[in-house]
Amino acid sequence: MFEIPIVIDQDRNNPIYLQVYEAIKLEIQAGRMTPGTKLPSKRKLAQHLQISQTTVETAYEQLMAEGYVDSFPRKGIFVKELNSDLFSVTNKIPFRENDTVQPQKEKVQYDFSHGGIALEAFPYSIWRKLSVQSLYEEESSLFLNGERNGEAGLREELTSYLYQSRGVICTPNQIVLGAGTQFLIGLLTMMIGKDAIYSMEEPGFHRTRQVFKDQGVKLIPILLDQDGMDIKKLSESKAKVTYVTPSHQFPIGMVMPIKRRMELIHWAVENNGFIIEDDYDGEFRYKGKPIPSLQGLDSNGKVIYLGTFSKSLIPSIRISYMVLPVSLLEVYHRHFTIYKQTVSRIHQHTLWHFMKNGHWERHLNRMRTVYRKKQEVLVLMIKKSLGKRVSMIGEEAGLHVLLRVNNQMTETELIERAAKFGVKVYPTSIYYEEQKAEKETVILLGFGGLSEAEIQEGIRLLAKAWFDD
Amino acid sequence: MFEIPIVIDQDRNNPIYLQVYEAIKLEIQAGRMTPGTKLPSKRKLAQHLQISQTTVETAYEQLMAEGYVDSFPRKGIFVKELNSDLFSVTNKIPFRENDTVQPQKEKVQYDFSHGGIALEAFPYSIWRKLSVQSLYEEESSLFLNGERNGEAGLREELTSYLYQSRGVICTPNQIVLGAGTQFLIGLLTMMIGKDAIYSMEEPGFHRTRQVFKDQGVKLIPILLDQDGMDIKKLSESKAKVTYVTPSHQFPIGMVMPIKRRMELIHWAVENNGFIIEDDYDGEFRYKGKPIPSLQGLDSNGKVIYLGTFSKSLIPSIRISYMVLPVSLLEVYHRHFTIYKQTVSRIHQHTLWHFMKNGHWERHLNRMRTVYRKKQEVLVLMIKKSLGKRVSMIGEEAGLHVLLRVNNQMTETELIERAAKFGVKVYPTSIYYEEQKAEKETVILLGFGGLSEAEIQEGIRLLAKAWFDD
DNA sequence: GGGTATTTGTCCGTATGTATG
DNA sequence: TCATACATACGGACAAATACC
Repeated sequence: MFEIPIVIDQDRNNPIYLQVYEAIKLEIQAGRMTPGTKLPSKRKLAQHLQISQTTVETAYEQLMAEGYVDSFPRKGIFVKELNSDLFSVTNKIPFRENDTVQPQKEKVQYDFSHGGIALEAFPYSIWRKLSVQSLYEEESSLFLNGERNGEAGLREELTSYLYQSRGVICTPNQIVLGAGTQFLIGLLTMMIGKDAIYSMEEPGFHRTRQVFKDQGVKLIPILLDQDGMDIKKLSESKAKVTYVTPSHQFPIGMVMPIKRRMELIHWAVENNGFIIEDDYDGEFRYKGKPIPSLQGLDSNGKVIYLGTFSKSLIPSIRISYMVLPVSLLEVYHRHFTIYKQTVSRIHQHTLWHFMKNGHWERHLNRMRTVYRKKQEVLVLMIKKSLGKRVSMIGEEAGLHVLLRVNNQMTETELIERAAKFGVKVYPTSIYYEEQKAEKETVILLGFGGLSEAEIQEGIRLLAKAWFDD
Repeated sequence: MFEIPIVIDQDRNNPIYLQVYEAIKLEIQAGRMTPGTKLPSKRKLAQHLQISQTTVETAYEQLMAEGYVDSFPRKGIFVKELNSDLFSVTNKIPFRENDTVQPQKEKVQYDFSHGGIALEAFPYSIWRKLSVQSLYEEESSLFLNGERNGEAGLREELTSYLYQSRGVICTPNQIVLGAGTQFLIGLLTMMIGKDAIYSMEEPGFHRTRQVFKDQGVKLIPILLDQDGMDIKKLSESKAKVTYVTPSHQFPIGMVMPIKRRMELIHWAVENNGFIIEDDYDGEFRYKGKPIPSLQGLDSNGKVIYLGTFSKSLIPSIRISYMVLPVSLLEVYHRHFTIYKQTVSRIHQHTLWHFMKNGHWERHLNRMRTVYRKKQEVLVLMIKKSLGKRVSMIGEEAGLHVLLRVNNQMTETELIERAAKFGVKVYPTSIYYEEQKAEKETVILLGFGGLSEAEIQEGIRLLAKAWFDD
């Protein structure tokens, strides 16, 4: 009668009812229990296995819910026609990865990546708590699709934060959330149109440049002068749209002065164009007076503001946002409502509570202090260890600085020599669309992901790598 | 000495240390405690407020971390130079929503939306548990950016699932995760190129059609015959790429027979084209033999398989995926590495564990049963209440059926009449690119989000709305 | 001017209530 | 019901700076 080979394993992590369920399921799948076969009654099986009736019942219920068996009251439980959706019951993973082997990486001890952020300061426990809370709250509704531009509550919090801290003036309605700046830029090119001529800073963030190109739009590089984008060259380019990073130019690091900002806005008004202001790390500034965002300076609806939580909170939850001017907002609501929100609703909810309870403000303040300290250490160590042999660029804000190295080495040489000492530093040449003739040897050092001690040791090693012979 | 007006409120949900912190922060921000002012010592303040030293200590630590005060061991704690990053201390939300008022919606009691899914069957507690676990595990690493095509573990699980359940043959390497099918299609057009001619089923999913158009590609509608896409028309169109839903055509609901599938693949080989197979609800089939996915039939690398967890698990975590043929994989790895992963890493991790522990298989089986039952009820009720006055289309699979209504009413009339009875049903005409001359009155009924009782009542009301006069 | 008591921030161990399994 | 983990809160020990005599 009970020929089902069920062996109960009294392991805490493997509930008994699941063991029974699995055993029977396997029998059915393997064809050893054919359709129509009567299962042992709950009582009998329970007695046989020396477990509770209810346990067997739960197992049978599971099998029923999944369509393996059918219950006929006062008759018994019978195996159903095999669920034809499952082809084979061969065990797992038919194909193994046969990738080309990853090239052996050099051992990196100190990675001065500009993408690194200070994870040690992330309020794990609070975030966890709020996450769990979000999973509980509004169980049913939270798992449905939400508003396509993002959760209303989060957008409200964001509005007031952007106003107070970044000088961005908008209503919650103007905010559109998205899974990453790249995605949002994609949306933007659709909204503005792909026939328009686009332009961006030269040098500028290479990934952004690629995104524009992949969208199939014409993109003109506009050279920078010491204050940022050259307005004259911009005007000559006939571009309608331009992409800038005024708070902390990437990669140079300069902060666009107010005068240039006004000129840029003037350009947009004159040419009926758009300015895409990417404020990728505008939260972190160390010197000088606060400079309002371009968006806040502009009263003509010509600026699209882009922001992200990837740098200031954590990258892996993937929350970015843009603030649309009213003219584009109309286009968005008329033609782009088909696009579903790409950010997890649960994360949005968590972030909303995080902001609402003041954790965000606290976290930002803390991060400012953390980065300010790291930056102080970095600048101090560079002065001490490298001294006059290098010059620093863009140390007023952000999470990276540039080093112009005066030792006749090429960029590649500098990077490779550093790598030999376990220090990873980054080139700046890749940020140029058009290769410059005179190759300045400028190296990028991000410090967000390193501890103060690591920064000190890293710079010490750099001095060895570059100047000790 | 302690002129800080701190009033401790013994409320459980408002920790004392935060109250102290907030009070002092306010004093500093308001300028009532000028830089250099010495804060009361922990002991004194603790005694004064009748709380513990450590509580004051935690508050002070908070203030320190955020840069409001500086501590000098054994001397005291002093207010720092005001953080110039904060513009104003004006209280919150500068602008209020002034949206146009939402039009008053009719009261919908029974919504036969095709987007609805059975949330009552979602294993909330397991998902919550695994989520929390994911938040704990690998704390540091999980918050960084992950692999750009998705977490390796999840892709492996997905590979074996796709093989066993959908007949898709691939390696984990071929899988690319993304926040929604729309985003993935965007990526695809970039990879295939925007100069190629695209085509899709007519009728077909209107959102997908819009995505293609927004990407700026030429899109030709290919009319369906009773077996699906008309291959002759496809050949004539000179298209290079075609988008189909062979498992359960949207919206018609037919399952593409094996013969047509072979013909379609043949077309792709002959024309060196690509087939985009959107398997949006392929998990749910109720009748007939299992038909392997197009991807599994094709040994020439011409099929791109699209899948999603939005229908089968929950929409709000936003996890979709595509399986790239090897030729596109190369393009992806060469040119599209700049695109960061758009799906939350934490959710990926959670889903990975969900699948690894067998929850996914169990959940899917359960969902099949749930939907099969709902579908049975729906079909039964339609036959009983509406009888011969309607005919059903596409009831073999998926989460919706079509109703051809023979009572001379137009589509709009049918929808409006239903709405008066609190029943929301959906048009099918919007899925046609080119409006047909003879307007068939075909109505779409999704049943995923309704309970069996709601389905019964909904159909009963539909009969009243459409045929009782 | 030198010794001592006091005050101070820091560090550590521990208790309580709550959530979760 | 018991065990665990966590945030919050408490009390005391320690060492150095300061105040007082």
